[in-house]
Amino acid sequence: MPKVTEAHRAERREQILLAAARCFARDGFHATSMDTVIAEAGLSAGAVYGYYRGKDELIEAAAGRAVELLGDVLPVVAAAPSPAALVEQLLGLVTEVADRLGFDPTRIAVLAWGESVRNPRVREPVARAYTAIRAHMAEAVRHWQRDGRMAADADPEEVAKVLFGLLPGFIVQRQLIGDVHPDRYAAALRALTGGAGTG
Amino acid sequence: MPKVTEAHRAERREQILLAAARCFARDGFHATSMDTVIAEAGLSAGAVYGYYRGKDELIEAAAGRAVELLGDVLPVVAAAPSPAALVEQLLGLVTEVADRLGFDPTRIAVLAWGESVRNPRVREPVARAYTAIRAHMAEAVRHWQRDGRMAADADPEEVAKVLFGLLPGFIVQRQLIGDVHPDRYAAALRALTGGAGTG
DNA sequence: CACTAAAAAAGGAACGCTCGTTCTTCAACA
DNA sequence: TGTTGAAGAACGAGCGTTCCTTTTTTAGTG
Repeated sequence: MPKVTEAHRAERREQILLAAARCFARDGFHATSMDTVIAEAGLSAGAVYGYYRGKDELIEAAAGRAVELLGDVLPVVAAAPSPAALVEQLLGLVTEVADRLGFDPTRIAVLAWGESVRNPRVREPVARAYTAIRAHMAEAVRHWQRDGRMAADADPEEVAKVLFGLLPGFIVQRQLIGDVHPDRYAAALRALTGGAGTG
Repeated sequence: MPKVTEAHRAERREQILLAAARCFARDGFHATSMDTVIAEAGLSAGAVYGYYRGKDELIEAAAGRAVELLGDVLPVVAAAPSPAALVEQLLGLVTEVADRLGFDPTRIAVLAWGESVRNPRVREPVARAYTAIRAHMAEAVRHWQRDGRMAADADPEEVAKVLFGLLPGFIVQRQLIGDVHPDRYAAALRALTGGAGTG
């Protein structure tokens, strides 16, 4: 049986997914044709369809990939000494991964939000990932409350929503206007939260 | 000349635009066909194309409409007594207009962000509207600084970016997860900004 | 070690379908 | 009766997908 190794298969899937992600980040989900993805991957139609069922599956995979990068920062989030420090590290990571990946995951995230309006297969994994992040942020808030750095009567879950919301707020302005910077953003947040934050 | 009145023409354009907006908010830009929009408007293809050049123009018009609603709140923004009060009023307005309009403009806003990735004709007006809002927020920040309610060394433009960013942050969570509420969000922000904010 | 055969993967042309758009025809009103 | 808005069938392009062919790889055999 000339079966190709499983590692090779995974590699091919990755190659196709990254090619698709680059195309999506450049042109959007619906303006990129399968021909474009196929050409970007350097393969043929038959090959691509041997690894993915179709365009929808590719969109879902790309959206999932763009979002699961946030999983890397869960430990950072839980251990942040202050809201501004948390946000600063989060935004810093989000802005730097673009080079490491060859495509900008925040672009795909914005596309995924739009796609989520009508496609549950995109929305659900994204919502799950975001909810997980928020849970870790709520944990951080509880730490701050125990340390007396935040009002004890505040609802940690709700504060976490606001903290998490700073991320899409940053991304939208970065993609649409482009005049935001992680450090400045965090500094402004520090001014807003009282300025006495550590780190 | 049975020329129809100019008011009638404007009314027809509005009828078509609202129909398109409803369809877009329901299914997204690309999953709605012109047939759907035409049926929703209760007109014929020829009629619709007599008022709009094509689907792209309809998308741009819907995106512009969804965004220009923010123009109504410019006075509110400039006069807000505190960050939390500003955000509370902003989010309150954004969540209530859905009923008044027959479609949810925040859904179209999310779609417009995604479309902005590749289409400057959508991005530019949205970016302009958002920049205008931010400018008014910066003005509010300067007021707070003059009143001694905010650190004088903070950059008002940067603080305005964070304040504005709370809006897309709220919208994304509302659309994808759905467990956010304007009042609770503002309350959490109050906890984050020190809790001593007025109203 | 060489050759053969089988099996899987990659190639790529072609299909069918949907969608946006146009254009000719019809109706209404002054 | 002429002019204009509306109707709706028809067209053409572009897309995702499939399917048949070609190439490559591997296992078995003399």
